[in-house]
Amino acid sequence: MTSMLGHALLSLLARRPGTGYDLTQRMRRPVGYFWAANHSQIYPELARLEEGGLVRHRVVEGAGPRPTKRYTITAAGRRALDGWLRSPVSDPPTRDEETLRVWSLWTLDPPSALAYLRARRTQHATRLAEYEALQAEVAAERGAHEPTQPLWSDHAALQGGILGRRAEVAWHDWMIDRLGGTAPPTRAGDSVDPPTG
Amino acid sequence: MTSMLGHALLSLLARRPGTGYDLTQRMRRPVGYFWAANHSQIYPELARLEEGGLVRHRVVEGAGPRPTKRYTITAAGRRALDGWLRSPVSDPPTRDEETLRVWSLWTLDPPSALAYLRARRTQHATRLAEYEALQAEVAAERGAHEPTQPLWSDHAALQGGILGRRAEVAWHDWMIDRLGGTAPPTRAGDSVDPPTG
DNA sequence: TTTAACATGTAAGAAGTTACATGATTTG
DNA sequence: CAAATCATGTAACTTCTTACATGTTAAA
Repeated sequence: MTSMLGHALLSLLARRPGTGYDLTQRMRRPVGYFWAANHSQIYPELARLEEGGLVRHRVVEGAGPRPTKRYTITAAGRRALDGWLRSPVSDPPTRDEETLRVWSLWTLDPPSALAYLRARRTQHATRLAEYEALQAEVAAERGAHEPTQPLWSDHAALQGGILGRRAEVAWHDWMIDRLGGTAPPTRAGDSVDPPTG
Repeated sequence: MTSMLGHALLSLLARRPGTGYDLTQRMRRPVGYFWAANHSQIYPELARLEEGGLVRHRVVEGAGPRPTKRYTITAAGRRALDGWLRSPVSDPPTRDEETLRVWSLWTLDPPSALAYLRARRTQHATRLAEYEALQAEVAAERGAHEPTQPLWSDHAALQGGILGRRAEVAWHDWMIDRLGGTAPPTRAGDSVDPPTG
């Protein structure tokens, strides 16, 4: 009954309480790396969660100009989160624009296809470098190796991002290679800029 | 102006014409691996594409019971597809349920988390084996190595699926390992396993 | 004094899901 | 005779995006 966004918000609140504004920021980064949402979606969803008794709010005098609502997860909210994690994952209702484009790439002349792939490759390598920098910080902290600490999940999610982006870079290199291009100027993990200098 | 689904349909029709029903089947497999859509979405979208002059239909006597519409891509449709492929990719409006769950996994007791990860690992390995079997077929065909043939794109898209699933399996193994679990039983086709023994 | 950060909402529309609705031909 | 395949649509609803709307406090 609870939407995916609802679960994301419950997960956020299980870590610590926060205002709608605060949750919006936390949805941008780090959650936005794997589940994006705008404030215009978040405020109504919080109201729905509260209607269902999964969260609760208290009005506090915060930094803002008007009465600010500080949301907390309830016991029922924790149960809902737990039930969701124990429910089977519906195998992937995938929507991957990148693969769709590759699947259409035969219609382009090879030099254009090559230019496209090189540009994408750079974007993936850049994001990979970002994840790796974050991971270095997280791995150094206490709690990153304790499975019941939030930081363990940060660490694990980041690792997924890293392995995923490495796979993207390797895939693009594979395609570039088969289109007869020369190797791109950078290596996986480097912070990447186009050679245009 | 054209939606992502519209582009998927144009891409499908650039390969060969087809009825709405036929396009629905082709959207299930192979396109459904990276862009899912139902017939209830496809029929109205075809009408919109036709309104925009990107596709055209002729009524034909087919196998079905009623007048069947056979859609063809127009020159304008090919230009739209081309323009889309040349336009920048808006970096990822990601929505990845799997990572969201991992990011919440710290709330579960470790044995439950382990059970969850092992189940998911198996699903990824199964899908990987499926892709690898398809890839073996595709790679053997003429055209798979010719960049302007549709089969080149089939081959490339499948390679992305394979590398992506291998990354998923490796990620899950990484997490299972860090939760102190033993390695799951491996099967032929997994192709990702750490050296056995 | 202007901009950024804090703070919360609504509205219109696009995109996607699930269910409803119909009906002929072929295969088991 | 039943089920699968072929074949095309609509309706209701959820989810998500983009834009509109308002207003304070602190820093540059």
